[in-house]
Amino acid sequence: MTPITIYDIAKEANVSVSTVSRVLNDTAPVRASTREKIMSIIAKHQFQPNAQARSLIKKETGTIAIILPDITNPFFPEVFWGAENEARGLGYTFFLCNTAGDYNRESEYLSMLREKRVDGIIFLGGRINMQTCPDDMAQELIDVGKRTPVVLVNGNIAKGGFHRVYTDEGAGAALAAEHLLELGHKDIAFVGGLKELSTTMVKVRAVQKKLREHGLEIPKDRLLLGSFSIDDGKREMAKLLESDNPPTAVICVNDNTAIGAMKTTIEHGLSIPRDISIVGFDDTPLASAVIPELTTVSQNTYQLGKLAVDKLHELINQRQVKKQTVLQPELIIRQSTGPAPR
Amino acid sequence: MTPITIYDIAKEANVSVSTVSRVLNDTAPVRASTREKIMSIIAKHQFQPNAQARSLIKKETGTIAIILPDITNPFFPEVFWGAENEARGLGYTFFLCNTAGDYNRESEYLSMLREKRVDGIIFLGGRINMQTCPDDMAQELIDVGKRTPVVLVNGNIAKGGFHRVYTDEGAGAALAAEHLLELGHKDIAFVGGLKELSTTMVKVRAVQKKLREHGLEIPKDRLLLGSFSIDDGKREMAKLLESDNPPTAVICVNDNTAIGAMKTTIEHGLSIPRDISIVGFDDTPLASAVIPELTTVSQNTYQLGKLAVDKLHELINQRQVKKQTVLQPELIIRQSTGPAPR
DNA sequence: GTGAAAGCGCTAACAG
DNA sequence: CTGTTAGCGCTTTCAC
Repeated sequence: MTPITIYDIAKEANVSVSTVSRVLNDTAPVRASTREKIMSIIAKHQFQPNAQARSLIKKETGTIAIILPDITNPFFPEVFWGAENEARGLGYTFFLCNTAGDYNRESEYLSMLREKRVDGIIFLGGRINMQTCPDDMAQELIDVGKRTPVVLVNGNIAKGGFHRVYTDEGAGAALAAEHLLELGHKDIAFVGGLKELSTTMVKVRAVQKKLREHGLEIPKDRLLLGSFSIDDGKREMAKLLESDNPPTAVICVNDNTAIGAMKTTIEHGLSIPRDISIVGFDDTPLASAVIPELTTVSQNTYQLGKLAVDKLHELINQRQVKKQTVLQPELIIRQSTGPAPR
Repeated sequence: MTPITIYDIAKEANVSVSTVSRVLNDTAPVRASTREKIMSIIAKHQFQPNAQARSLIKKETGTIAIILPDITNPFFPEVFWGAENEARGLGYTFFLCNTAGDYNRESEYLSMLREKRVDGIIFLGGRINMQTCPDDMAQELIDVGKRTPVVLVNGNIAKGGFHRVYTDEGAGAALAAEHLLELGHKDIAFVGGLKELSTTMVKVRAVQKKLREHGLEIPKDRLLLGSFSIDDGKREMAKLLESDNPPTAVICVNDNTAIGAMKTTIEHGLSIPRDISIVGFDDTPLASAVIPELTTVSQNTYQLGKLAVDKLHELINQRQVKKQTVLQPELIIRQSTGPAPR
């Protein structure tokens, strides 16, 4: 119960604190017998050195943080898992900061993390995904970046000069569009995603571009942005199906919305992919769990987290690192896409 | 870049460090003009006090940890979300420790967290879910508990005297069994879950008990334990369907396995619930996303996390708290269950 | 209202 | 090999 310190150990072993410190950190030779005596006393009291005190001197805390918008969206746990697994091996402990898409919360966390002197920060979603990030929010992150290593995942701050690892989401969306085009689809819709976020618009633009190459486009009434949830997928898809002008294929901003869209489609008595083809994004575990299995763009989510930590680690240790690491997505063709009807 | 301290601020403001400390913590009256001068200097340098140094004195870090087995299983992010949301309001930052079901990793984390002097620990899964937890593992956690407040969620250590919040999983399983019984099912199977874990066996026993009350039972060949993944659900269900003796209803250890089981069932050309009824556990977001929608037992997952933090907070502040908080589960009847065939 | 000084628990020279 | 002695950056008496 009583907080026991290195001094208590030293006294009981009849040595100085520095000797105890030496055995604790193996930082200088200590006579074997002394070492053993000290170790046994440490074990007896279950003594564990106070990391706070050590950090104060060493100017490192062995702690990194990940800021992300929604741990409840299966994409993020997967990233986290890749990051944490790697970080643990490197000796870090992870702060997880869930911002729920609230920019104030991001700011609060940024501030807390500075006070706690984390060794580095991995940032996903939120402001680094905004189409146009307000200057003050951008500046805030840039200021943090001056004092603490930061790695952005799947996002960016214009002119921020940040280190980043990201998936080429545009390329992924183009892959999806191409696949649909090859299947003969001409009436293609896009569903889901906040229109303020670049992760949405990058995909939309890439699809538009690909379609235009074929003399096609997504008309306004087939561009149904919303959010990233299953429910939103249901909602937008319902609008689409009840419109004058339903598509034969839809590209969804992520797997969640795709699954919602599938559900609504089937509930409307349509068959996937016979009547409508649907493609998702992220290849979360759900994609292969639903019926029909979802054709989707794989982001290699685990790697995203792992590589972010690797980069952060190099940064923390002041080593040279490439500013950017780009991951190429891959189209996973499953059962939810097929030839255009008729 | 240069680490700026309270001393730098004091010097620039021509005051002593104690005065700066006072305005930082609002811990004693400071003349308005002095305060303003100090504040402006703080703002100018974007100074943020070093939490490590403060913790050293105050003996609290404003940090709590959650240890859990698999952030990738949708149940846990939900718990985390409830916990984090509550904790943030109370001024804590969260360490997330993913153990991947590895008991060594639990031990490592337990040790790190002690060194980092977290204010409290929330523990899920792993050893607190073992049918019989080896003495050394139990003792390790008990020792941690002597120095750091610990709350166990949905698990226990026999004779550990821990504070706990948990769902009455047995009652939930009984609800599921009862529902199937009322629908006229007599051939009921149980799918998924590690047999070493109490979270599995509590459910199995509750179902057995309920069935016996009706002169029924789950025979050995309809008790297919495995793990908690979608894939395991598929695997076990396949065995069941290909056996001599397929059931008319199956209770799954969680939603993941239920979804896997549904998939396999449908792929075998059977109809749910006409040929087979399936019930899950946890009511994760998936449950209402699949077709047919899954009948499942809701655990009120968010509350589990929230209440754990509340209890931990009380403990940290040395207040009286009930040792146990039990949440009653609820059966959510959707589309995957129906009358027994014939 | 404000300052001086003594630590919090540990590491890191610097002497022996 | 081992002990002494400064701090790390902050809070907190205790005086004034």
